[in-house]
Amino acid sequence: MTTLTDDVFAALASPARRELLRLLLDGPRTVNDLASHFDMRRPSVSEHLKILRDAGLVSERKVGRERHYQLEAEPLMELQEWLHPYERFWRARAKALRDVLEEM
Amino acid sequence: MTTLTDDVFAALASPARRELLRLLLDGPRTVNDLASHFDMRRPSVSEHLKILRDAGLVSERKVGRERHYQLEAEPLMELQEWLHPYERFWRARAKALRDVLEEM
DNA sequence: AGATTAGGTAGGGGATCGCCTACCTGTCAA
DNA sequence: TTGACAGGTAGGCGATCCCCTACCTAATCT
Repeated sequence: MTTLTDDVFAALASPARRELLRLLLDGPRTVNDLASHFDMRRPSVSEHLKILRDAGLVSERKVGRERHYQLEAEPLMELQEWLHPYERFWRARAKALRDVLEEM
Repeated sequence: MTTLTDDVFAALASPARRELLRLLLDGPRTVNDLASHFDMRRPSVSEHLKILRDAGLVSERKVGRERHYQLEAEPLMELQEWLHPYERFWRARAKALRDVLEEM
């Protein structure tokens, strides 16, 4: 049980890293498999994966000479918790919109 | 109605900017008021506010010679929607934990 | 054993970030 | 009207980011 850190927000700031997470929604993948979806070289993908790993967003498992990367959703769960205090703001907004529509 | 953009993730990547959002949970504040909570100079706070404004996370209202900054939660709502596809991952994790505990 | 493949690491270079000081405009108060 | 105050903008500078190529180890295949 950790707490949401700067690493997670920093990791999510890169479009390439968010795309990596999206690809991992379908299940574990190797580095080459992941890299094939990008216009960048494999070492750059490796570096992005390291940043995701350090943020706890992915884990790796060695399988022969491959590394299988897997999504770890816990930091994203903590991100959802981070959002909670802000919920009432968009709920208030939604309510105001409903009220306007009801008067039409 | 916009869509979640890189700007939002980039804006949230800075601890100072997340702290600004947190301060705005209590309601609108002026730049000087906000700046008083930081170890940085006011122009730097202004720059952070510009980034938050460009990301749609805050809005400003001119009141005399002051600018009142206000939280705009819509991009955060879109962030919550972005999280949805990942939810099943931490739910699966929670379920596995429950199953283990039930066997104890 | 030697060649090939998966993938991490080192080091470099250009772009961007985050802070600063200096300066500017617009508003209020004496 | 003149001085003080709120706050945005310009420009600079060091740190970090993101990509690259070159290189290395470990595992597999022939």
